Amino acid sequence: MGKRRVARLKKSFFLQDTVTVARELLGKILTLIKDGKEYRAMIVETEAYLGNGADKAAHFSKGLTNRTRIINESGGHIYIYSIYGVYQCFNIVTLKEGEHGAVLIRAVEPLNRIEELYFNRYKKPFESPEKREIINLTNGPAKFTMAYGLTKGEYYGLDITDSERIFIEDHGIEPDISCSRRVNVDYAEEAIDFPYRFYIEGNEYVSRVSQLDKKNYF
DNA sequence: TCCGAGATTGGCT
DNA sequence: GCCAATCTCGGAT
Repeated sequence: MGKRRVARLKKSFFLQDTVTVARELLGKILTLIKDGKEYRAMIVETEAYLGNGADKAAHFSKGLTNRTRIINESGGHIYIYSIYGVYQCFNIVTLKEGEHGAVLIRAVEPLNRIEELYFNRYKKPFESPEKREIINLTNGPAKFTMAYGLTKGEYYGLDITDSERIFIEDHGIEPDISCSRRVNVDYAEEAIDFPYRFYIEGNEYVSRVSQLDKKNYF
């Protein structure tokens, strides 16, 4: 193996504009330290959400609430919200303190500890798993948080640029990036068509709905 | 194998 | 009442 240049993403990365952060996060390596174990995953699909009324698809476009208050913090803070009672979605705040934006991590490609992710998702042992089950581990925003145990209680409000438990690294990967409309934002009026969803072209962990959406968009 | 419809679920507004 | 999702199941391909 040749020597790789690996650099942890710093605060300045997350202070950039939200669309740039969403694009640049693709191919970066999310690392979690849990119970002394290291979990690594490559980010393969993201969506940008803008604040201050510019983007009606964003939870926080009309201002902040107790749920969304962390959006007001500086880029790099972790925003997790629960939806439909049982699911959680993982976002990273962008821009400097007082400016509002966030990037939703929609899908990742797991790089290690597949067996543990499998148990977290299906609550059954890892015996003769099907290919479909492996892809299904992390190919959606709530699947990803379930597989890695990214709960609101444990991670909400952490700064991903200043945490020993969770951080993102640049391994020099330069993926082939595509964009499309976001999904499930039909209520968002003109923001419905904003091309703020980014994904790695051809990666099998990109959620299926985005591939459908791509056909509609182009 | 793929796709769409329907049920689910509880915090938030 | 709304919702940035997922799962299951049935019918089509």
